Amino acid sequence: MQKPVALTQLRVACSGCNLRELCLPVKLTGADLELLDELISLKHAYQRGDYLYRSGARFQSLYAIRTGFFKTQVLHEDGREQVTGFQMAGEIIGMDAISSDSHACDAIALEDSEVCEIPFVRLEELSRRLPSLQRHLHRILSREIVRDQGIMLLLGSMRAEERLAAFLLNLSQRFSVRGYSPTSFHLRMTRQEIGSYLGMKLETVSRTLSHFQAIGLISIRNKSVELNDLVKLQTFVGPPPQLL
Amino acid sequence: MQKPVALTQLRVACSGCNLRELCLPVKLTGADLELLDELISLKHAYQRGDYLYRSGARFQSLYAIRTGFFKTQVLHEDGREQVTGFQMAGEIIGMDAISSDSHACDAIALEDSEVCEIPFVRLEELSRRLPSLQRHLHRILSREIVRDQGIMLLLGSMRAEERLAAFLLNLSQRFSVRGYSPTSFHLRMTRQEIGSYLGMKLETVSRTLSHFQAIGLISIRNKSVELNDLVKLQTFVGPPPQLL
DNA sequence: CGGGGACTTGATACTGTTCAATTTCCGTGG
DNA sequence: CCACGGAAATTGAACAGTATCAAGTCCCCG
Repeated sequence: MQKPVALTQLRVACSGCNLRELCLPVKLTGADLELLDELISLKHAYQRGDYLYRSGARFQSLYAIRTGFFKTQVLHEDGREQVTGFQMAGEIIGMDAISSDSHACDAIALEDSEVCEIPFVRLEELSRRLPSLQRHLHRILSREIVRDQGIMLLLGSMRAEERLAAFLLNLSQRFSVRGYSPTSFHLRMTRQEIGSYLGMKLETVSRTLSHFQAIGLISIRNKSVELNDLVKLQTFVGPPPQLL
Repeated sequence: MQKPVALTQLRVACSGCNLRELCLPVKLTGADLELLDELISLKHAYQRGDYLYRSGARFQSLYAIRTGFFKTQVLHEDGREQVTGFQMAGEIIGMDAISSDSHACDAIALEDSEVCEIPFVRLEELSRRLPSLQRHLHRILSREIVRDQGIMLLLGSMRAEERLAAFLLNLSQRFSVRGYSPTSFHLRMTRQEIGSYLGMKLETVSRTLSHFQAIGLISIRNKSVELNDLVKLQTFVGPPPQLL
């Protein structure tokens, strides 16, 4: 009942759910582990194009992506839309809804996906009893804030080439962490969605990708990308051209 | 010891600290109220230009602004900077630091200011005991995420005029909530800081403000602004020009 | 195999940037 | 109190980077 569970065990216990984000750094006793397991026991499948939630919907749960790929977007009343993020396995989604008890954006599956639903009231209960879980939840919320600030930096002070290079490197890094190739992967989103996320038009995305290919930085055919030179790509996310 | 404290009382107890953000919606008993009072007992004064914290500094506390005005900014290694927000009395600052235990941005006073320091470990302790405080903390973190998404929308899909109109209306609304005039106020920040925040150059900020003035929307002289037509200003934050 | 959406590419238009010259404002010291 | 000097702001003109519009190709799904 009270014997501690090693991190590695916990990793196994939660790995079926791919909940790195929520579980890994938390050390638990057996009984608490059961509670946590129960907390994340609700699993759902979504097909490409399905909404995980819609803007305005009542907030009840966070969602941990087990497998698959999502985008989140906010809609302006005049019809403009802004993609606010692309989420992949192991990431937590839905945190924007806590503040007003209703979702502030749409979440849409970009490929067939599986998701764990985490009822927020129960997560709060449990995190009151488990300081390490509490701290971890706070870290996850804070990480989202930091991520958003990074995107503000990108949107506010980078040019198209830099934005796209940063975007590709970000995907590369996230695939790498999950055990996939950092240099060769499949874009799950359209040029238009990339453009919306990066604050540029789909034509500019396409042109810039073509340009990267022309100078040998990447190879791209449709949605398959190969990053030929991560280091040089990194230099694109740097100083403005004339100040080098 | 256990008698509940009415919301109005709590409002009084905390109003000296201007901590609307942290305190108001929380109902407490007398003993807990003392703890909360103690939690926010550390107060500091800052002069214009002072750093509240610097990027990279070890994280220990959140800060509640009692009076004054701050900006937060992230610095890119190549020297570019992005202002990520302007904070005024009653707002909480420093939440980006939770994720990595070190601050991810700089916070700088734009005028002489007073701040309550809130040791985060103790805030977590207390919020474990007080569900309503816990929920409120989560709301504050989430609100920051929603706010950032709004800025992403602004940076990613609005033109200069729209951004500036949205910015002025946002300030107007926040001043209004605090009991100041929504139509006449003083800009605490430079054109360059506005520009950094909105993703445009200071010259463009200046030109756009001049243009707003030329068409009678606003009156501006240096840092004093007067919004002559809130409704019309709102229409600027709307559809792209040709789609009206 | 047909059709529609996604993508690429080109030509042109336009928004916002860059560079530069003044002017205004404001804090400091005479 | 006023004069000075540097920062902030305004304004103009030329330029650059993206957007827009348009045509055509490719790909995937049914």
